[in-house]
Amino acid sequence: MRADAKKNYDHLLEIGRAVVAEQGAEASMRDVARRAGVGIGTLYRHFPTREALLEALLRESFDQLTASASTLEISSSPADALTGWLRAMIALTHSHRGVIASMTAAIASPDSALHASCVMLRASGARLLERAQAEGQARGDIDGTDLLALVSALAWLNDQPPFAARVDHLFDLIASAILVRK
Amino acid sequence: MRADAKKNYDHLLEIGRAVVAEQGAEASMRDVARRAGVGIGTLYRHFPTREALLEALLRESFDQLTASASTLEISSSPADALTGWLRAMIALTHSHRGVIASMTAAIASPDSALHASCVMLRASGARLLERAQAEGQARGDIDGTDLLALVSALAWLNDQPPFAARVDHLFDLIASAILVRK
DNA sequence: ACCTGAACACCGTTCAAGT
DNA sequence: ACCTGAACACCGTTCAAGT
Repeated sequence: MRADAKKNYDHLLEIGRAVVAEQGAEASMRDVARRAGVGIGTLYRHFPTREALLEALLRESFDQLTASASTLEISSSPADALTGWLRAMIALTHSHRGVIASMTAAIASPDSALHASCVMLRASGARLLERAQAEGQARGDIDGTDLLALVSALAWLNDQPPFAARVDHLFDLIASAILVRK
Repeated sequence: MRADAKKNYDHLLEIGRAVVAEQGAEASMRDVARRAGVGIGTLYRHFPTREALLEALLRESFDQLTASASTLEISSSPADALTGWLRAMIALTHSHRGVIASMTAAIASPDSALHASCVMLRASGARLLERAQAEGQARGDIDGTDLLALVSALAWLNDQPPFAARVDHLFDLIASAILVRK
């Protein structure tokens, strides 16, 4: 990548992060380009789709979340590892309002720039779930997709002002439905 | 209302129903006016906001849902009444893709045309919940807003293609978390 | 009273022309 | 190789002018 291109790329990513933090995942692409001081075409050259920008924005967080699944698997009980990871998922999406809808859509769209990351996250969660199931700590009739659905639903509630304050409570309700009473 | 106005109103409602059925609650207002064969201003005269159109569209269904809460309260056990009503809520929103987000927002916006209906629905659900709680059939640490949040989350999942097929299963999981083991 | 649609201020996305 | 921004095809919403 040419030096000027790299500079634009980095700057667009930085501005994109700020704009998404302010306006959410449906932020105006035009606004990102405008505030970065580049032509709209430059934005599209570096990030051909909104999902490509979101993916670049969340790359690091996705990797951290995947890494934390491995750490939790070693350091915590199956039940604690699972709930800890679910909480981390919700925290990540909450700091990027609206991104959960893009992530959900990406699961069904192999061509989405977010597809691979979301499939990886589902696999991380599934791994923790299966471990808890193997130890008899989680109910056996759900799979990784069910788990992703439940955490996505909580993430969505977290983005709805009337419900956001109750997500901690509802998290406990759902977590205790997943985990088998000891 | 003048006869020509009434005709436009009824026709817009009919076309609006069809367009929302096809494109969901975020359907193009312009498209509704276009397909109804009236000027865009006529649409806005009869339905000043998107929520006003949705409210008119759903009026009958909302009333049926409220009525069914009363019926269930008399005819069924507290637990069956509650789950039956929750299923009806999900079915209603599922036949109007995307409307759950508008309804959720309306709860926090007293000026929304959907506000009163959503508050009524929450009250209907709360009534069935409180009855189940009084009989010891539902856990006591949730209220009408929690219940609305849970059913809204399921309704949202029902609109997400990767998860729609699992909503019945997840409904059972959440219902059994609300209901106290007999 | 009611209807119309031009007008305004936005979008997302593409692509010919420039450097 | 990369950048630019006009151009296209849309939006939601308002409001002066017509019937």
